[in-house]
Amino acid sequence: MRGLAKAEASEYEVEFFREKGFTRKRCRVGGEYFWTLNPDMDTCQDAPCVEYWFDRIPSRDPLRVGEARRLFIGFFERRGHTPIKPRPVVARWREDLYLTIASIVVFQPHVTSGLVPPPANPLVISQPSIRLEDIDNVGLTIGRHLTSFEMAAHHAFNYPDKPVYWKDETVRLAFEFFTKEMGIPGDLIVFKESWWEGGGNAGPSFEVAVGGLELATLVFMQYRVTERGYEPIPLRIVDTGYGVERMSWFTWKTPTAFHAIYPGLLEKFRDILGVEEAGEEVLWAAFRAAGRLDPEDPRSVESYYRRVAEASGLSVGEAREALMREARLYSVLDHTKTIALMLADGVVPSNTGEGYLARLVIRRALRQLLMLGAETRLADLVDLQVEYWSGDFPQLPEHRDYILDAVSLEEERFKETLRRGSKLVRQIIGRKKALDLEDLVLLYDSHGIPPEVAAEEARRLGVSVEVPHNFYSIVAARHQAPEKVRRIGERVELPDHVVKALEGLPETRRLFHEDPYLREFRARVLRVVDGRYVVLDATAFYPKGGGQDYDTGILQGPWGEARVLRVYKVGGVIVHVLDRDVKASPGDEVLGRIDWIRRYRLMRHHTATHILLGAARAVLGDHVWQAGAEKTVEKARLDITHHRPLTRDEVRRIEELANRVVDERRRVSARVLDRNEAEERYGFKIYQGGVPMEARIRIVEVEGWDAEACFGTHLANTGEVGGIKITRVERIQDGVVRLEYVAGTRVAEEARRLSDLVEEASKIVGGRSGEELLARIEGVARELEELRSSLKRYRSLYSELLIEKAREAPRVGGLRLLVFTPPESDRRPLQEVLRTLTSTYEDLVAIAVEPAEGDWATVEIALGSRAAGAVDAGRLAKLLAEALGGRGGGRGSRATLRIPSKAAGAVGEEAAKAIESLTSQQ
RNA sequence: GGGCCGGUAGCUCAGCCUGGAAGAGCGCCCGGCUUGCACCCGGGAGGCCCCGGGUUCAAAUCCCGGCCGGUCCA
Repeated sequence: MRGLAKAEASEYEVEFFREKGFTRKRCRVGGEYFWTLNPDMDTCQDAPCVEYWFDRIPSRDPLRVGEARRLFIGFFERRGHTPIKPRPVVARWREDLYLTIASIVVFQPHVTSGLVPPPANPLVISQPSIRLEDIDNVGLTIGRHLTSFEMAAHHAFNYPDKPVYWKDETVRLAFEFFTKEMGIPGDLIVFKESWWEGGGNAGPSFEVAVGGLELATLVFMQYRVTERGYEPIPLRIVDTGYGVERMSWFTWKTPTAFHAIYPGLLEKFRDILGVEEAGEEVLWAAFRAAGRLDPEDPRSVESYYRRVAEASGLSVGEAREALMREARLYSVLDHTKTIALMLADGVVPSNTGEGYLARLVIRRALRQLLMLGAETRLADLVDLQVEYWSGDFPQLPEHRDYILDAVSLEEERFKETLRRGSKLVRQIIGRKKALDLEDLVLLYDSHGIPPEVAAEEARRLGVSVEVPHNFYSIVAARHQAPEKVRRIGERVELPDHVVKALEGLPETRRLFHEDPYLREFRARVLRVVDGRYVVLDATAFYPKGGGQDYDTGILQGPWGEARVLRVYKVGGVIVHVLDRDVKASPGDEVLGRIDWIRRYRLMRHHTATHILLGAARAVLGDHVWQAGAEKTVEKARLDITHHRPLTRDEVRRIEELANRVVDERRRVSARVLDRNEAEERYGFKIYQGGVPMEARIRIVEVEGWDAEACFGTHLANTGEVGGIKITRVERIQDGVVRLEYVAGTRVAEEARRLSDLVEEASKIVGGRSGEELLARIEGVARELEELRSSLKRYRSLYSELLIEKAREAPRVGGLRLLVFTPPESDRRPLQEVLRTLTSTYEDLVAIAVEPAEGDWATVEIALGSRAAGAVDAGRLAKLLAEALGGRGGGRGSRATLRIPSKAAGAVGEEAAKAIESLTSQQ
C-alpha cells in the first residue's frame, strides 16, 4: 500500500542503515525516497519505476514455493521467532472482513487492540491470503497480481512495559534474510520509504525491492487514525509481509511467476486448455515490459503489447493475441487455486457474502475457459490443484469431495445461464435486428451473460456488436448508489432513557451460568428505573441473547410480588422488566423464581441445536456453518450453509445421528477459556454464532461432538434432550438451508398435532380414523375427476341447447338476438359457451345475464363476426347501461356491463331497442 | 443488504408495452398413411396465467404488497 509520506524523515532513520553505510536517495522516476548501499543507484527499484531485471541478479538455487516458505520460517525460528500455524483464508473471526487478505488480519482486532495477547511474541507465520480487487489484472501482469498468495511474516508486538523489537531489528532481520538466505547482493537491495494505513491504524513502512520486484513490506504500526489526525498507540506492532511466490520467482528467474509457482502443472494446464506456448522471445519481451505496465490504463496496456511486438518481431495484433491467451491460461491457474482454498475452508458459493466472492472467482474462471474454447470441466482443473498443493495445504485433499461437488454445481448453473443467454440474444435480435450497449448491460447485469458471449452469439446471427473495452466499469458505474449507513451494534429492545439510566452499574452476576438448573434465588436490588425496570446484583433469569429467548417468572420483595415479563442484557447488566411499577429501592432483598417449564424447554432446544449442528456437519461436511439460529419455547430453528437442497435421506440421517447422540448420554459442559487456548484447541468452528469481542470466551462443549462459543443455558447431559424431531426443512436462500425442529416433551406435542391433523382430515373426507385417510383421499380424488368430466359434458350439452335455441332466436335489425341466463355464474366456462355460439352464427348477438346474487348483475355481450360488423359491442353496452342504470363498456365483438339486479328482466327488451337504433343509424 | 430480470399447458416459451373471448412448438392420447418403425397428415386431451390486495363495466395484461427462481453489485 502506497501513500504520501505522513511521517517525518527521521522516522526512517534506522541505526542499521548508519552502521552499514546506507544512504538516503530520491528516485529519479517516481520521486520517492529510498535507502541503498549502492552509490550509483538512482531509482527505487520498484515497479513501475523500473523494468524487471532481477533475472540478471544472482541469488541462491531456485526455490519452489514450499521451499521458500520453509526457508523463511526456519530462518526466523532460528532468530527467536515462534512459528504459528496459518489460519483459514475465510476470516471467520472478523465481522468486518470476508477474507484473510494479509497475515496481520490473523491478529485483528483482538490482539492489535490489546485485548488479547498474541499466541507468541515475536512470531513467524506464512499465511495463505486472498485478494480479489485486482482479479482482472491477474495473468496480464504475468505474476505481479495473484488472487491467492502466501504472505510470510514476522511480527513483534511491543507493549509499553514489554518491548520486543522495532525498526532497527526488523530491517536488520530482513536484510540478513535476503542476503544470507536468499543470496541476493546487499548493494542491490533497496528500502523504499513509504506509509501504510489500514483498519484504522497507520505507520511508516519500508518496501523492499530488488531488480524491479517488491519482495517485502515492513510496516511499523504506531498510530491510530482519528478525526484529529494520527495519535500514537501504546501497542506498537511490527507488521511485515514477504511474498513467498515472489521469492520463488526471484530465484527461478523465469519469464513469469506462474512458471516458478507451477512447474509441471503449468504445462499440464497448457496442454488441457490447448494454449500453445507463446515462445521464449515473446515471454521474455513481456517480462521486460511488464514492470512498466499499468493494467488500469488502456494506453499503457497498448504500449505494452507494442513493446512486446517490437522486441519479438511479431505484429502488434499477433503479440496481443498471444499474450491474451497466455494471460487466460495464467488466470485459470490462479483462480483454480483460489477456488480450492476458499471451498476447502467451507465457503458455500451463493449470492451473498463470501459465498458471492467464491462464485465470482468460479464464474471468472469459467469465462476464461469459454474464451479459450476449452472443453474441459473446471472441476477437473480444480482437482489438479487439490493434488498439486496437497502437501502444502492438507485441507485441500481433506475436503476434496465437497470442493469438486460445489464447483461442478456452479459449472452446471453457469451453463444454464449461458443457454438462457443465447436464447435471450436470439429474441432481442429477432425483435430489433440489433444488439446495442443497453442490451449488453441488461444481459450481463440482470442475466449474468458475459458481453463477449452475447456478442459472439449475435455475430453468429449476422449482427456485429462492439464490446467496449471498459464494459465492466460502465456496469459498475450504474451500481453506484449513495452510501448506506451501516447498522450499529446490537439492537436493544429497551427504551433509550432506560439504557442510559443503567450506566455505571457493575456486571450482573450470572447465576444461570453458575448453575443452569437453579430455579429460585435471593439477590439485592441495585437500581430501579421507571418503577418496573429492575437490576439486581445477581440473577438466575436468562436474558434474551445468543439466539435463546429470555426467562419469565416472578420477583418478590418487601413491596410484594411482581411478574417478570421480559429480561434483557445491556452490556454485562441484566434488566428485568416487570408487569407493574413497584416501590423497590436499592438494597432491597428479593426472591426470584423462574418459570421452570419454559426455561427447561429453552434449554432442551438449545442443547438440541448444538447436537444437530454437529450432526449436520457429520452428514453433509465441514462446509456446514451456522448461518443463524433461534430457540423458543415452542420450537427451534437452525440455518446452515450448504450448496444443495437437502434430500429426504440426508434429513433422516441428520435426525437419526442427532438422536443417537441424545441416547449416548454425552456430557455437556461449559467453561471459560482464554481466547487463544480455545481457538487452538477447538478451531474457528467455535464461532458459529458470531465472534464475541472478549479476551476470555465461554465454550459449551458436547463431549466429543461439538464445541461452540455460547452464552446460553445448557443441559448437563445430551440424554436430557429426550429426543429431536425435525419438523420442517426449507431452502431459505441460495446456499442456506433452514431446519426447524422440536425437542423433549415438545416432540410428543408435535406428534399429537400431527395425529389431530390426520383425524381432522379423515373426518372431512368421511373416514372414521386416520388409518382410512389414504384410501378415502384416493376415493375423493377419483370422484373429483369423474365430476369434472361430467360437468364438462353438461356444459357442452348446455351450449348445444343454446345453439338450438339461437336457431329460432328473434331477429332485430337483421341480427339474431339471444338473451339467456346461464346456470352458473363462473365466467370462464361462460366464455367458452359464448365463443361456441358466436362462431356458429355469424349474425348472432349473444347476451348472458348472470344469475342475480346481490344488488348487481354482470352482463356479458358477445357478437358473431357479421354482427360485430354491424354493431359495435362497446356502443351496445353503453346504450344498455344507460337504459338500465348500469355501467359498462367494451370493444369490437366483446363487452361487459354491470346492471342493477332488478333490471335483469328488461335486458332482452332494451337490447332489442338498442340494436334497432344502432343498425338503423347506418 | 441493495439494484435489475423473470414466474402463462408436462416441457420451452409467445401474448403484457397499447386492458376487451388463453396461444404456438415439443411431448402425450386417438385415427390415417406404413409389413413394422420413423417421417408425414387429421383429430383430441391438457391452464387457480405464482399468491394477496387495488384500479376498472372488464385484469394474464395497469398499480401496490408478498412468495419463489435467476442475476449483478456491496
